[in-house]
Amino acid sequence: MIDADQKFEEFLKLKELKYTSERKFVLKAIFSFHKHFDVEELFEKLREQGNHISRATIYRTIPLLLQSGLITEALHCQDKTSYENIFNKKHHDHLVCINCGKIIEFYNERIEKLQEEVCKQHNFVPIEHRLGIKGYCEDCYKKIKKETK
Amino acid sequence: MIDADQKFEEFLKLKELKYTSERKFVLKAIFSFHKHFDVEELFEKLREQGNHISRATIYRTIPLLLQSGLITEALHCQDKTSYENIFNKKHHDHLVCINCGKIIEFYNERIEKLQEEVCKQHNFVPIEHRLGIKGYCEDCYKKIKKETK
DNA sequence: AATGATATTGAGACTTAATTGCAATGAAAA
DNA sequence: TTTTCATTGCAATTAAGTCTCAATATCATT
Ligand SMILES: [Mn+2]
Ligand SMILES: [Mn+2]
Ligand SMILES: [Zn+2]
Ligand SMILES: [Zn+2]
Repeated sequence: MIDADQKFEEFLKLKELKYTSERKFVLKAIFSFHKHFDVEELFEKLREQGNHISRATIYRTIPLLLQSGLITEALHCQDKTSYENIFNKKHHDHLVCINCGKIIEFYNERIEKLQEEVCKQHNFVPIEHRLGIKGYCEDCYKKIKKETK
Repeated sequence: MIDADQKFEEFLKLKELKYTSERKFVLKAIFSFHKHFDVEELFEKLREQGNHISRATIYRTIPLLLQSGLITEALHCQDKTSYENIFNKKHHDHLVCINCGKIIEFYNERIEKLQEEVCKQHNFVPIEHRLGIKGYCEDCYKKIKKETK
């Protein structure tokens, strides 16, 4: 929490936008998640915290948080778009279990370097990337193997 | 075209589903695209080819084509979901220009191997993955550099 | 502290991708 | 052919996300 606030405020100042209490509350709510979240979950969290912020405001705040680098879009699971707080977090990619929904985060330096190489080969200037691997987590794979026996 | 038809027919037979003329036309239309396409484009292509297939049928056919491995979901660009014909095509990942929308396909054996390694380390059984790198293509980067001078 | 320019808000209407119910139709096994 | 059941088109429906607009809040300036 500490200075994500500050980072957001500076970002808004640069853009000549105002740091309203609604935006503060949205940021606070985001930092109380310890996993990916979607707009609906954020809306409910805000209500739990006693702040009734309209969906419209949430939808309008999200692009600002994305631009300021405080959150990132996570893998489109099913229908809804979900997000992830990345303030002061190291970049990582995801393994997603298609059976139970579990998400395992990983970081592989060599994959990252190879991506840079690929970009250079194509004279492409990367801004961001996303690597998502879907499959079965250990537990789910065991279960499924048993069932099909 | 040649035996994607056959593959689809076999898939449908296995599932005890029928190979209707509508499904044939949808498959044919998909094979006349040489790039990613979305449902609306598919609908229009079908009309061009003289086949009026309802959107509902298209939406119902797509999951079957996905399951049978004939197409795959491409990166969510903006709002609409788009798809890509992958019959008899080698797996590849994408560089997407956030300025002009150009898509560059690439394949990097070492990245693929490293992904497998990551999965093993987590006892994760991969089914599919997607790696998308967003950034600026050569042309767009040049343009933007000029403008900001 | 008061002013004023302008950004922001909430509510609900609106847009649009995707899904669904249903009666009519079609495929294909028997 | 007959019979069974999957499939189709249409229109109604759902739901994520956007937009409009009048009322309000922020903040630089006085
Ligand atoms: Mn990565
Ligand atoms: Mn790959
Ligand atoms: Zn699992
Ligand atoms: Zn470009």
